Amino acid sequence: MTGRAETLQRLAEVFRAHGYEGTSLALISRATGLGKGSLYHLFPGGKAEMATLVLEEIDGWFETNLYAPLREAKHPAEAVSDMFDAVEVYFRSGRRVCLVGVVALGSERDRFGAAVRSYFARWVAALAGALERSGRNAAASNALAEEIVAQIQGAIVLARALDDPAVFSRAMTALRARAASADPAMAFRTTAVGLSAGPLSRAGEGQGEGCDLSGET
Amino acid sequence: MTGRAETLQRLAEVFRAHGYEGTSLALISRATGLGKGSLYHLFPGGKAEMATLVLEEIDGWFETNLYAPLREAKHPAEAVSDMFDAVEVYFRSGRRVCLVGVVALGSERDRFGAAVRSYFARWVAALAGALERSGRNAAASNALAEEIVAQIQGAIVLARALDDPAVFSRAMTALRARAASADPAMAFRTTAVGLSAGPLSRAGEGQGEGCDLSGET
DNA sequence: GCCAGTTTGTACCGATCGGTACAAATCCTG
DNA sequence: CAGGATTTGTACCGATCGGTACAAACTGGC
Repeated sequence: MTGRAETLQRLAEVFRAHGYEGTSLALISRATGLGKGSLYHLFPGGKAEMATLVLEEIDGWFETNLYAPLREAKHPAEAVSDMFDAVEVYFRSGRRVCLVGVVALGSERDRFGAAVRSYFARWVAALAGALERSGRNAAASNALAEEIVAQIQGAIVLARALDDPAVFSRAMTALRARAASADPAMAFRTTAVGLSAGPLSRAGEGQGEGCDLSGET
Repeated sequence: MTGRAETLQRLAEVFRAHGYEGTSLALISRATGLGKGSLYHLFPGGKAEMATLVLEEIDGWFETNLYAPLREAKHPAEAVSDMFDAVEVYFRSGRRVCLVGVVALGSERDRFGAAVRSYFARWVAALAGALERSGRNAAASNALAEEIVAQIQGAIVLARALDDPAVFSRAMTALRARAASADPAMAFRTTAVGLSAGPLSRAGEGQGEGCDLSGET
């Protein structure tokens, strides 16, 4: 049984917690409850294939839950706000690390370079598009989108470094305000910042919600 | 000969390139030209001691070259601008990774947690102080300082992910503008953004400037 | 030139690394 | 229940891990 899908989520959590180099097969075996035999049966390519598939799954999740809504939303300003909701839930207010960002910082960036680049390029592009359709000019939209994505990544680093999830939440609130400012359609949202009931408010599930096993017990 | 000081710089570059877990003694030996005998003579505590000392050295460099000037500057607005110059040089426009940030993201955060927290907390505090003394109220200064430090970290991630140093430079320019806005003393600087000849314009040397050996050759 | 003290290279340690082989256990299909 | 295919556990592989032991190679003072 134990399909590849569930295993991939456990795998993602282990890679997040220990990085690519730091994730050993023993750790994976412990976290998934699968022996080496099963692991190599599911992933004949070994650790590299596991990491590739994990990155693909994450990419797919962001594509359907963040990028596509940003691109196709009838109300782009709301889509941007929903994105912040989704990001806050997904990264658990900075307690959960962005695996793609971690890979980008490490030496394994070369191996997974294409996937990493695509993930971030599409995020920035989708967000810039939404910002543009909500009233900004192209240049400003692109610049702001780049800033927002970078700030999200940096907020994860800072929140973890200071061991204070509030840092992440504060950063998201500030970003939300910046994205909404000079954007008449969003004026009402800057006063009521709480989670809206948009289509993204449940984002985060399907990625191993609540499973905290990081390999050691 | 080969004092600890020079060795520490090589070590820092190796740790930056491969992370703590990914840095093996073989890699260190190759990068420093020192055998295990010499390494354990210089650093009896092994890899952990090396990493600790590297982090201390980085911390010290930031303390004297960034934090202290921010705290003690007679013209705080200029000190903030100088900080951006120093950051851009030090991180080589995002080509060089922030080791402290990398550690914060990895599982080794627990081992070096105190050092990591102190590094970022003092950065934010020093910057917030300078912003406050240049005309902002305390709350706004603290919030902006947090945003700036996070944005710097995120810009490194994004620039590396997209393999485009311009992303980092753009982010620094944008941050400079935000730090200067609503700050009359800095108005003249927002038009002339080029490197000023402040006391920090040469920052970055003394940290292994130009030595690009990342362990493999 | 000699000798104490330091610095270095190298062989070696047990543990663990990622990966393979393969037989036992399990599962569907008839 | 039989029989073939799939799934699993486990023993094992060579390589490398971080770390130790220790003797040879240096070094400066006399």
